[in-house]
Amino acid sequence: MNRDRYHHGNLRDALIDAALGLIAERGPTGFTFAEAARQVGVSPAAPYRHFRDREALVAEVARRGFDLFEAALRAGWNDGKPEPLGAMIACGRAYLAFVRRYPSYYAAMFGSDQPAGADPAFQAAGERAFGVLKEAAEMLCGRCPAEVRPPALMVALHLWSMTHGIASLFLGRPDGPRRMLPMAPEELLEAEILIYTRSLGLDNLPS
Amino acid sequence: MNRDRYHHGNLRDALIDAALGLIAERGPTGFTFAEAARQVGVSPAAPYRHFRDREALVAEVARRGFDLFEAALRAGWNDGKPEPLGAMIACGRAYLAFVRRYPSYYAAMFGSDQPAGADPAFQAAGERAFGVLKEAAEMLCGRCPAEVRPPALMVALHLWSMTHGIASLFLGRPDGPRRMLPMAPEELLEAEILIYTRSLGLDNLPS
DNA sequence: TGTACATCAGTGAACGCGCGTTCACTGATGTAC
DNA sequence: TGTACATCAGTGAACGCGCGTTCACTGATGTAC
Repeated sequence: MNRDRYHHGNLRDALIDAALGLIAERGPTGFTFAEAARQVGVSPAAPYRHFRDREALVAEVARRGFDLFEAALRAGWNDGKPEPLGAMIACGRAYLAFVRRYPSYYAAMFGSDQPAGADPAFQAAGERAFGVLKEAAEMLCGRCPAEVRPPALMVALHLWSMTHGIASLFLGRPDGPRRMLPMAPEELLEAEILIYTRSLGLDNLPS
Repeated sequence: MNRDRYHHGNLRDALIDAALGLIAERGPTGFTFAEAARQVGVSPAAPYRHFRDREALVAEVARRGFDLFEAALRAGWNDGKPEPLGAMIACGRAYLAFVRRYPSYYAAMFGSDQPAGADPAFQAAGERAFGVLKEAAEMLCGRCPAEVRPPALMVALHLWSMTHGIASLFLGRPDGPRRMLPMAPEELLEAEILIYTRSLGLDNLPS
């Protein structure tokens, strides 16, 4: 890992790391190809050996972000064990924890300017992550008395919107409008999920 | 309204209009002071007579957006008439309608890069808009049996997160991930509010 | 084991561009008398 | 009613900047023989 070499060795990954730092500082649109090269200690032309252009780097960051994201959600959900409602809440907490821990990935994934589906790999990664929520919703709905059971896809979308809403309102930026919050975002989300699922008759069922 | 005059007459408002158009096209970070001046047909130095700098213009757009937003929410809520739950749903629909109708305002208000509270007028405008939701939540909670009644502020935050989540996931960009939606965002939100409030014992009370 | 050579990852200089902002200025407006 | 003048909203040229991208190039790597 000698950095004085002519060949960097792992420029591609180094550029992605630099991009993450810059995105954290300035947002996904403020990120700059030239600055990333500078941080890595390489000429401004070097990145073009590894990425077609600036957009390609950001897209790659987003794609990796979705992979990490899916893994985080899946770990939180943990196949619905030990019981589905608790696992669902853990999944929501994992969502928020991801945003806290990898704000740059999150910004690249949901940030303002990506071409919203230009890259099919990007789209696919997003749907795989959403798949975890759908899986969870399906199990939840399976435990739900038929007379109050909504479509599982709809429940998944509801859970997604709650969590994404809390994340982007209260975790998007450091010290944003946090002051008006009487509780941690995690607790706000947990309460929201509990109230929501209470209507589904899930709170007093055997697991 | 002769545009060949030396004095524009209403350059300030014209610049704000141009900014709205540019923000719609390129997002709040892609918007450019010089381009706005060009569209209005004025020299690049002219905007500095009306705005301290680029940021000041965007902040003003956001401030106006919050004013419009508050008015829209208030009209939807309509003081809880004819009955609170329906009014709450109308308020949520008004939220989504605002995002559809004024995407540029919405982007400036919640977009990526504003300094999150630098401008106190901006912060105040945001809290006034949220005040409508709080008012609605208070009335809803007032009708709610004491044994299931959550704090009104929390309910307001829940409603906000649901609505904001749906808006930013499904209305943020034109033809974003709309394809995976089995229903209109408005219906998704209405169902979400109904399920949520069912737990509060609101669905079978006299108005 | 040694050498020739193809391949590849980097260089560094240069380009055109559009931006935000400043400056001294000038044309129009409207008010005091 | 007319005129002098302060005020104000615009001009246009210029600046420094950093960006994305290209180009011909060169140093290092590793493989075939």
